[in-house]
Amino acid sequence: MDADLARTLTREVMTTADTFLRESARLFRPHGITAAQYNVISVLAAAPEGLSQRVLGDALVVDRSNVTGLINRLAEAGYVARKVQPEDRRAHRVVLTVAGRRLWEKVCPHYESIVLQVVAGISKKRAGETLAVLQAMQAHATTWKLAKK
Amino acid sequence: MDADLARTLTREVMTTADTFLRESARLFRPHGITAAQYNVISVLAAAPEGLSQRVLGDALVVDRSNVTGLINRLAEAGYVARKVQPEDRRAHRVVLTVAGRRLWEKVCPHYESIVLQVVAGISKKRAGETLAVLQAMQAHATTWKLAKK
DNA sequence: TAAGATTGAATTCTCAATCTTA
DNA sequence: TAAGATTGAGAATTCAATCTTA
Repeated sequence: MDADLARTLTREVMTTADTFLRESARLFRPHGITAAQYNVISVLAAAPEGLSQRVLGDALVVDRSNVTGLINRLAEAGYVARKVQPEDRRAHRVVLTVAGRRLWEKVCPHYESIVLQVVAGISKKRAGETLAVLQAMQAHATTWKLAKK
Repeated sequence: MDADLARTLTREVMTTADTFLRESARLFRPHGITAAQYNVISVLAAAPEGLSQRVLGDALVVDRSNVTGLINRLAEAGYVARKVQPEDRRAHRVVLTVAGRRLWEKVCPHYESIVLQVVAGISKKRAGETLAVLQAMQAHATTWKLAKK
């Protein structure tokens, strides 16, 4: 692939993610949460027994130190809670509160709906091919090396 | 397309962009700049006559208020400068300084190299198809509507 | 009135250093 | 020593409000 197409492809991946995030904020704002916060709630909704902040951070692809503040604000809003683990008192288990689950049940269908609208008209085959391309890019992104020069 | 595939596709676009941004920071850090700052420098490098902050903001897909701080830090580092426009004294023209261009000439080849490494093994045809999918997603992302409920 | 830019407050994010527990 | 979590500083981001010039 030539350098021009390569640049265009990587840039387009980033602007697409940016555009989607920016627009999805329109959905979340009326509910008083940000996209990052919805992300946390949505991951926790699939883990009724709760998750450690370490695991949560990995699932979200954010820095470990970042999870602390995110959870702080969500806990302050009453959507999540930290439970102490008797078996390992270093690790906090983060769980969704009743209010958090209620919020998720309200927002999730709307989110699903706009996700479907965004991919409208893209065939299953095309989607699969695109997925493969994206996964290849991710694999390469973590292993690039600087030229010796 | 089913909802599962739709969710996976949108999520993968976002994690790919995130991974790429995160890894590219490894390249920029030794030079004392961030990915956002390199982005500005790279856009300015292609516009020798300079750009208004408005146009710059649009090219970068960032908020207008954001450009101010970004330019402030780059100006403080000596890589860009604001020129007053006699014909419209509201608009500042932002130009790359000599030091800014020198930095760009040093970093750009490395950046090009890792972009090529990231897309290694992806055929021209696949890249084109992926581009089309991403552009469709962007077009739809700005026009979604909430269901009437 | 409108457009370009700026400011201030709040959130998010990364990094490095630190604290507590294992 | 190592692992989970936290803290503080700096950078980036968004929004709403403001300032200046057109």
